[in-house]
Amino acid sequence: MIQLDNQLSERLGLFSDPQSIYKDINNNPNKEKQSKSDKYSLRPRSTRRKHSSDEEEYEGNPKPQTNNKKLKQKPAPLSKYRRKTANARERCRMKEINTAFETLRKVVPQIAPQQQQNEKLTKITTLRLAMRYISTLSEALDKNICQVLNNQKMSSSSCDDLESLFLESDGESLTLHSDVSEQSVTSSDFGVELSSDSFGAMDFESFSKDISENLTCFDAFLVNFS
DNA sequence: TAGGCCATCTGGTCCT
DNA sequence: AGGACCAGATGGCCTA
Repeated sequence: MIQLDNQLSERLGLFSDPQSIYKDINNNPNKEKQSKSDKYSLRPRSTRRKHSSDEEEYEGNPKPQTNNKKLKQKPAPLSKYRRKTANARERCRMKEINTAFETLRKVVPQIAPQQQQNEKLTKITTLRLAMRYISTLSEALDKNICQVLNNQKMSSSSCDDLESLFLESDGESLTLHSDVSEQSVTSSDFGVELSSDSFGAMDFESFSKDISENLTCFDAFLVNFS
């Protein structure tokens, strides 16, 4: 159980510096490796198209039109009216995406340096946090914790390895306990909204319930994207 | 002032 | 044909 405690904390970047996850999330290791040409490279389709047309030019002798396929004629630019409506649709589409991002921002735990807590998460950070959050929840599910504790029939004696696992709060932070836990986890780290009056000790059943509710929010987010 | 983030416009491509 | 989606270009705003 200590193991889980540690794993959760580690996953959430709470083991060392709480700011580290934030830094880590914003410093994608691949990002550095990404060359400028990668970052600003043409998308595959365009590249393909460009290369194929380049080849034709470089060769000096354009591909023989074996299939008698004529080069696609460049379509006429959209009329002013259609351009306007297309722009409007695009704005609408982007607005939907941003709404979905807002929903996601509310759901993902925000582990950020204090001064950045009030700042709006960027889109990329939101996505990265969400990915971490999902992995963390998945890991918890893998351990069957939520499943076991959601099972009303299960007696406390039948889950020996879980009976000492609970969340305790000092009013400000939650501590995930096994027998001993050095790591203190704030409720917001789990994206769990806790009512202040019920603080004291929180069993895992209600914790998992809260997680389920948050997962429902994720569903809503996904529906927004689908 | 450079760099990051964002909104918007735009043209290309795919799908219905 | 028209809409959806995507990515590049551009300009504005903000911060270190």
